[in-house]
Amino acid sequence: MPPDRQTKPTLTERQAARRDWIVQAATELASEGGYDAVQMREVSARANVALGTLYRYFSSKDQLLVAVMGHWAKELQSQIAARPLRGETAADRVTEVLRRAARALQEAPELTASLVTAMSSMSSDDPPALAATREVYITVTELIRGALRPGEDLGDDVIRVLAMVWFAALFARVRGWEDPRQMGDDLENAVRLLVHNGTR
Amino acid sequence: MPPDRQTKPTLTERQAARRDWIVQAATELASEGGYDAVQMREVSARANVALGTLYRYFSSKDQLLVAVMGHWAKELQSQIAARPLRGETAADRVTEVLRRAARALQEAPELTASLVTAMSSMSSDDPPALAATREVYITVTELIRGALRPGEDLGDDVIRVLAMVWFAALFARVRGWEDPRQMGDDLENAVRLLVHNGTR
DNA sequence: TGAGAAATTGCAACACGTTCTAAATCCGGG
DNA sequence: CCCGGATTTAGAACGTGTTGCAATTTCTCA
Repeated sequence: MPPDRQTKPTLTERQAARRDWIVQAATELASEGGYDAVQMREVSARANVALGTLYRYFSSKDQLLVAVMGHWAKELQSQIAARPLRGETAADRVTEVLRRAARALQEAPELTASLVTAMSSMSSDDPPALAATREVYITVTELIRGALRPGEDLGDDVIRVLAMVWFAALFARVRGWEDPRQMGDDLENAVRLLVHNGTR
Repeated sequence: MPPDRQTKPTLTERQAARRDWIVQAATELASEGGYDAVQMREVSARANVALGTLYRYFSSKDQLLVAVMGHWAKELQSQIAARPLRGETAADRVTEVLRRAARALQEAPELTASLVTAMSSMSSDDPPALAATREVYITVTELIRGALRPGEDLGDDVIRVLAMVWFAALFARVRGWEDPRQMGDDLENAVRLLVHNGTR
């Protein structure tokens, strides 16, 4: 039985440590060489863990990378929330928040690309996969909402479209379809078109 | 040397035939069982072609599926252009065109999913891959432009955002992140927000 | 038509994600 | 402290994309 939620709410200390080593190793490999460099044998070696153990903790390479993404999303969110947004209009502030996120991702391009790839190629029919994508969607949504001041309020439909554009732009960026600048431009573009300067 | 453009503008008749068999076989397998069912050994067997030959014509599985997509995109485009759009406003007609495309894709869900998967996981650094993505982008763009009447004209920025939303919605749909209905709703939503009823 | 080049074939081999197995080790309850 | 079950380990093995290679067939063209 996997040492997961439910069955054993408390992981042994050594188990928690092992899990950390694994996620750490995967993060390093992804940062260094991208998705292809995250090889399960290599992860297990670097984490001082047997291959079988690795698969006990994470049922696939993509699940592993999604766990990495989980860590990362939280960090990104708090990092962005750390400094106040300085835009005057809602549009300015939403643009700003998306730009900051984009910049943070661009500082670890290989890692970002790995996570997007994992997210995109994860088997569509297993529940953890769906949960992970929803979590990312929620994070983006919260990021956008966090850019608004009390009283300003974008419709859910607008936020949804912004999140979709965000995804498409990020995807095109990491797949090499567009250059980094284009990503920023596309986001700004979308905000300009969707967030008529003074909220709505 | 690969029997490609430039080197030999005219493929032997037998070569053209072989290429067709291959694309045909891949299309069938993709339609039947999705991306995973398109196995190179199986494609080569069904096309009566050696594995090596298959790789001479298409340098990877994804390239092969992208070729399939090329065929398909053209067919889709002409199929949509076949019947006139009946909407009154520009927004109505753009929505209509996107809906038709979505419906056509939903009629061959496995094939669609295969092609999207191939497109998404294609190695980012080889030129044919980039060309293929651009072609798809152009097709979507033309589809949208085709929905407009003379005098109506959407800005390039609006069309670009619509194309991005289209991609995100399609992707979410085929990856099982959202159900088919959501895809239609998202597209309609975006059009409503971006194409203020009477053009601009 | 015949010779050399190119294409095709059949098959072995490799890489990496994933699964499986038997032995060694760890952990919590008596 | 010791036992029995769970966990971990090392490593073999499998599937599928991809590559390599020698033998054969097809094509080109003089």
